[in-house]
Amino acid sequence: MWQVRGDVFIRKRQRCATFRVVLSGRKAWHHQSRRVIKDNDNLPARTDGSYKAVAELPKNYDPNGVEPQWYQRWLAAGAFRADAKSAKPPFSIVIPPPNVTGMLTLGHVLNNTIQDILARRARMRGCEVLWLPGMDHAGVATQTAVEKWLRKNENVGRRELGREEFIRRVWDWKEKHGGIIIEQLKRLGCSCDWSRERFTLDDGYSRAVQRVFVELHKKGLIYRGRRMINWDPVALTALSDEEVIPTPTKSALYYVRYQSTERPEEYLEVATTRPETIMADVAIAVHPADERYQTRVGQKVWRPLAREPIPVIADEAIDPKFGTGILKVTPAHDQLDFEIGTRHKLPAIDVLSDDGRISCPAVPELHGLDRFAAREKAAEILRERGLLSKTEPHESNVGFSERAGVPIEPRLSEQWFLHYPKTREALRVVQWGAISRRRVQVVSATGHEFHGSNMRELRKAAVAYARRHQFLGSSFVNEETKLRLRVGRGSLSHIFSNRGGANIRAIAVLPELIRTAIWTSTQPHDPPNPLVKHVHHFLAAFSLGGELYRVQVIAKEFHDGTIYYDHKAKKRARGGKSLEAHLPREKLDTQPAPNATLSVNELTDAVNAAIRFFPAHWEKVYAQWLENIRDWCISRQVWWGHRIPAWYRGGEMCVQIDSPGENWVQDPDTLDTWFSSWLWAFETMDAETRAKFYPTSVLVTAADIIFFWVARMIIAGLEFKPGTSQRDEDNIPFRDVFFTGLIRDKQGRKMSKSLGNSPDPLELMAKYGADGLRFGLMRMAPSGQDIRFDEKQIEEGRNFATKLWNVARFRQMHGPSQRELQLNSNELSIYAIELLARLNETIAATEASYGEYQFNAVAQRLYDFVWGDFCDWFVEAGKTDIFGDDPARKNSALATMDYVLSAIVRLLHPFMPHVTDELWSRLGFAARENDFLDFVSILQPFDLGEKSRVQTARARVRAIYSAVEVGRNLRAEARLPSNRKARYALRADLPWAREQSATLSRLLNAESLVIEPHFQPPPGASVSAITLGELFLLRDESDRAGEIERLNKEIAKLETDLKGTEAKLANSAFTQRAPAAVVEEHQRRRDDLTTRLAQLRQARASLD
RNA sequence: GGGCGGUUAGCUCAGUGGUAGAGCGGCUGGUUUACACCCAGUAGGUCGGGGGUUCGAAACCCUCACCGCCCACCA
Repeated sequence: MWQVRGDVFIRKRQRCATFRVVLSGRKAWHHQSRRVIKDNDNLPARTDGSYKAVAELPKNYDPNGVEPQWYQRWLAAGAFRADAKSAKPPFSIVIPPPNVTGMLTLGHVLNNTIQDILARRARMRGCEVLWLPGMDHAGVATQTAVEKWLRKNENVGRRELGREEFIRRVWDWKEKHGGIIIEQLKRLGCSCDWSRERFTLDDGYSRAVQRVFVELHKKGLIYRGRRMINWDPVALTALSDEEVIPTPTKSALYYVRYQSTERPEEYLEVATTRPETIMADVAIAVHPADERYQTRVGQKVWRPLAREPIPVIADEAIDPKFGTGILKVTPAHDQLDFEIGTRHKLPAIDVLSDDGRISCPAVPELHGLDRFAAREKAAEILRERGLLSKTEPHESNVGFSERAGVPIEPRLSEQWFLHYPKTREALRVVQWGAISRRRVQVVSATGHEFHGSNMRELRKAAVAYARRHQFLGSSFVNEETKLRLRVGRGSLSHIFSNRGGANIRAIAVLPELIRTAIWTSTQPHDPPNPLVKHVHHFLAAFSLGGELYRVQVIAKEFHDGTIYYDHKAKKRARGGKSLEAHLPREKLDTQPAPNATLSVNELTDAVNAAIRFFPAHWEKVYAQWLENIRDWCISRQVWWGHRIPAWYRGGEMCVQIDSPGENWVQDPDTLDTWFSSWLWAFETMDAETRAKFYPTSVLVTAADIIFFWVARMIIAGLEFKPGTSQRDEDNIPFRDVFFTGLIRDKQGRKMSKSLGNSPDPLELMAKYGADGLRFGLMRMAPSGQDIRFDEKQIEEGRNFATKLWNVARFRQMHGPSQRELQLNSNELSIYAIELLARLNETIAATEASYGEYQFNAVAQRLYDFVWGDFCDWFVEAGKTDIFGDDPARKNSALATMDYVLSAIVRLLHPFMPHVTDELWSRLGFAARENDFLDFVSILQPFDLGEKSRVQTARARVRAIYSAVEVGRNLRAEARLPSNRKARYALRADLPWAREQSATLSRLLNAESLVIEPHFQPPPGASVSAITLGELFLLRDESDRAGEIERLNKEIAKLETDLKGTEAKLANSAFTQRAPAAVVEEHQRRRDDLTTRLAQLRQARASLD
């Protein structure tokens, strides 16, 4: 790749060698086994040899060696097996079954990594976990694959073999070639219970599908009906919709004149692209509101070919703007026409044969012609008769056959249909389903509390209470509610997380209906604004002056106790669009809306709006589907490509599982793929398993199959009631549905085989390890949004695993880890306190993100903590103690490392199961053989003791770290190479800082560090003003001009900041209306800037 | 046509009302007793345009533009 341009030379220095190769002007460093000699240097000599109990960490982490080993160990120990008899709380997922013919794609990696994370995390939380794997035969895909294989190996087709034999071959094929993807999932580390693996062609499963078919037929829900199918006139087979490629095609629009039967001088003109099907016309149609033709409706016209009178009808489906606004109705050869024909009870006349030729003896000129030749001919005939007024070019989408590459022919065929059961219920329950099973509590303004396990129960109780008491709440916010506000804790994510808990407060009950507000507050984690203690979200809907408002209020509670509100009110207009409406703050803060009402539906709305991970638009999407709902065509003529067999047309039909006897032939139709998949969530489980694990905890899938699969599984659950009770909540197959995004390439295109833009995950794993791939992908995968794939991100995942490995290695070099993980909080250094406090924050933040299924946030947070807080800062600062000669300090630093490493490894385990288990075991944390992290509980926050002490320590560490950053910057500005020791001085009157000078020196790579209250800098020193005081870099050579320029720049920046801050403080609107804490913060900022500015100006003046 | 989502640094993306962030890439310096798959520093952004609400908007509302997805239609 790179041209070697320069010389290769070797430098030897100290105890390691480095190759430096100059490549096309870039530098590349090839590292040669550094420190081979040194590996044991720092291990304390132990006479008892105890350190050997912990195997030394190899210098390089080799995921390809380590990962498969761990997978084998997990399998051998049965770690993934789900025990239906277990007393632990259940957690279950059914895998969206990949096609048996499939290969692992990045989409699978994303999807299954998420499931694995959820499963492993649930195990760590003490759940009995069932992750049920399996594969789908997916009809066409498998058929095609097996057919190809048969052609190649035995040179037979499926028709020759017959159905029974062919199905046997499918099994053969599956045993030999299918299910590669399962092995690939294992490579990824998926913790499925493989002993329960299912296949949708399994005997039991297929029988269940048949049973369901028979059952629904008996109920009258499955029936036979005519429907348009996609016919390929060359391949002579029906095609599934996926095999039809809509292609923009240039054609002509023929304007054909239909003569009125009553007034022969009058014609109605029809624009059509298919004049060759005129013989099959059974009517012409106009829009009922089309004034041009209103008088014509009910009259008759002459069909121009195969001349017969046909009616003029009116139908809403006609687009008056297209062509002449008149449509010829040809039910046998067009989907829309078929529907119109059905509505108007018109017959269907078929004038096309199987192979796409005209079959119409009544018009001998066209009979037997190919459809395209017939089109020309028909136009010609019409022109001769003066019935073709004009033609014009036209472009439209024509469906082309994927197989033969010719336009498909829509044609009528008998198909099996399912009238959807339980659709309405599904919509209703899905709304509640999103929030069911979480413990919720409603509190009235009088303090009356309602308890219930789901919103529906609560609603009932609340409504009953409201009716009984005619109670009017005093205000949205009053003393009482403020009080509750402090009681209520936990963000929405917590409410809806698995942990549950009584976190919702619905307040206030009104006459007639209820007015509801939902309070919640975020944890005080990671606040964008450090002054804010909690952020409270408040959702409500109410009516005011006859208008319905929906309000979202965001209230911030500051540390000083003040609460500040932010709110918007939204009026829902009739058209479904929203209009903006603002309420004066006072109305919400201090006065109740006089006639506020909230219907039960709005309560649902408000709650649903709050469920962010379960997309709020789900309802709308689902409602949209409901509008378009039709009966489900469950058969597809794809297996054999036959037309309707003669036996069916006049014969007897018997729907049952087993053949009634000798003279019966099985219907050759195959069922729609989804017809077997909709039972997946429960037919894969036996009765005992179902009792324990159904409904499942979560379904992880891409959003594109909501209609095909997710919605149908819900309907199946409601219809067949596999749950433990008859209640809907116990039968909807999953509690949460998490929609992943689609993975696209860097240009934003969908991954596809034809574009060749889909990287092979196995290659990625070979390059970066399964853990690297998993972590890299999760870190860039925002929930529900499409992901642009970039291999760089995977590389980062690998780098992160290596980083983790190396910091563990560093720890291990200083002796074995403590197994007990006991930390004495009184002996902790301030750096340890800061680190442990950050760890606590990280635990809280990741918990919160998990609750919202924000895996990218979890990954990013852990990445930052490990790399930044732990490696870059704590370990570097801790080296003072670790390399120092005070054994107590050293032990404390190492113990802190142990504690935090063990926490990190646990926190990361769901994302990177292999490397974490490897470290857990290698570092000696594992108590015994097979002590897998899957079954180790996640660490609780560390109790750091007295709050003020912690705050002081943290403030000091932050001051030190920022001093380090400033000092390093001074060094770089002074062009002092980072490996050269530098001399620093700090002008500050801070005795505690002196105690930290060793660490400060180390982090600054200082030769010397003077800390004095009245330090007088020698000439040539450069200076920067920081919170601690003034930091000087002492230099031998003075660069006055450079220093002046640098100071000018820094002064200018501070001046700008100060100006902005002062302007704000001078604004009386700000000081009066902004919360006190914010104002105070600005004042502090102003003071700090003023001080630093003065110091810098003085330094600047001394240079003149 | 209906619905939904997106637009923040060169790239991939975080950021739910209080001083614009990360990683990669760029540039500078670097083997510093874990890590060159690394370390330190640094440049780079009128947060798609316009309007509104607010003391304060990348964030909330409206609107326009562009990109994308789903559903329907394409005579």
